[in-house]
Amino acid sequence: MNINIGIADDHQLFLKSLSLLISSFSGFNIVVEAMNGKEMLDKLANLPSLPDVLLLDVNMPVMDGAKTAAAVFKLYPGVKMAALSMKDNDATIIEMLKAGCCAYLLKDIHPTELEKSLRDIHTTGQYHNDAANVNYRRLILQSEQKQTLTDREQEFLSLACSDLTYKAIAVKMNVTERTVDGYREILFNKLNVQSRTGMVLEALRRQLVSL
Amino acid sequence: MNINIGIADDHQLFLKSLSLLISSFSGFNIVVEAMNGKEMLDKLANLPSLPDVLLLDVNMPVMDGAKTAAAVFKLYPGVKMAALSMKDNDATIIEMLKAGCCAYLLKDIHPTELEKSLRDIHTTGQYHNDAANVNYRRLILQSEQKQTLTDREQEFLSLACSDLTYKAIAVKMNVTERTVDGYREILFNKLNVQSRTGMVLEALRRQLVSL
DNA sequence: CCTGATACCGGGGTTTTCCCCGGTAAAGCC
DNA sequence: GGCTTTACCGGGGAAAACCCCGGTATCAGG
Repeated sequence: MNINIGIADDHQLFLKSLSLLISSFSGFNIVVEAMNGKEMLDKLANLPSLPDVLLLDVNMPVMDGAKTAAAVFKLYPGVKMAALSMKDNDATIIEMLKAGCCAYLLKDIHPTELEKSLRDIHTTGQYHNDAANVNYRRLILQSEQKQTLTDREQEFLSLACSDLTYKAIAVKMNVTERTVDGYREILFNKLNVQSRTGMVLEALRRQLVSL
Repeated sequence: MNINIGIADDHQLFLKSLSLLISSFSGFNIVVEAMNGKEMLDKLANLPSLPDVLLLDVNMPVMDGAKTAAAVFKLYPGVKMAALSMKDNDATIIEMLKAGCCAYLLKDIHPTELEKSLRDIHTTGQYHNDAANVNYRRLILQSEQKQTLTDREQEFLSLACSDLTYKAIAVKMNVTERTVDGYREILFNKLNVQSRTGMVLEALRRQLVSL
């Protein structure tokens, strides 16, 4: 019995290459390819039979990996999914896992390891690789206590992502420097950093602000 | 007569997949694969015959695309090269072309287009795709007057994009704090900013560093 | 030989950032 | 009424970042 695979990745060259690679593994078929999440959902809806495992790129235009995974999980809970990404970023890993992915694979994984992981996911429904071998419980836990920012905190964060001093930010927000210092402290805690530079970088990674 | 291809890309999965894909084109052989520029140079030195065309990823650890292209061009001027990248960034395109690449290909190119481009490069020594169809003259011109960073400055900039203090950066770079302070001053001038936060943001915008 | 570019360093200063202590007031919720 | 959350504030002090003055050594090229 063959294992049917679906792949979504916005880089056509990678998509086609990977497709060919997986086809070359014995017992694997590629049944669907898509350049983004939306395309994948459309194609799944018109497929005679669902794939066993979906490989989803994390970063895609139109509909990204997390949104796609969540949608697929809701519509077709039987379909197993693996996230595929370049970077092993904590926040992204938990996001994908919470969206229903069984594994988080890095794009520099070796082909034989990929084959093994696909088999593991198909048969046991799970797979553990290095990047994923972080303490999941800790990650999920820290994501539970969801760090939502208040309006003022968000406003401060946006202003902090600039060449402005805190004093200038205080003027812009119509508060005293001490108050801005308070927001700084809150954000340092929420983002788990200890410098303004770190805060800016973390805010960009979590996409709380954009360049 | 077959066309012999060499590929360098740090993402193993992509490297192997692409290798398989190109092998499947009729008349193409993959003669060398490498995970970074240094590895590629080492392997080229020990090869019985040189490849006809090299595909070089722009972003690689140890030795990046531009450095590799320049080195290959110097050692083996007969070898044609194509840059391979995710983003079509003006600065990167000119850098690669000036380093001796015949073409700049995006990773979302279609496989048949890749095949065509490889043939074109092999026979005519050039190829024009969309991303490269920008006004070269304008690009080159603007690069002439462009601030280029030295290796140490680039190194400092990368380290500055973190939670590290300048003192810690000095230790990592094996220099005194005063020296790091000098790099900071140079970068502030080149990027036209007046705070570390501004420097980090500007570096990200100019894609001198990545998140 | 001289110039320019690069890498490196000493010592001084001011401003900003970071990190504590403490506090008030208002709005919403059971 | 308590309880929580949010917004706001004063003051002080240590560390980091920022901004000057000056310097040496090397290496490549006209």
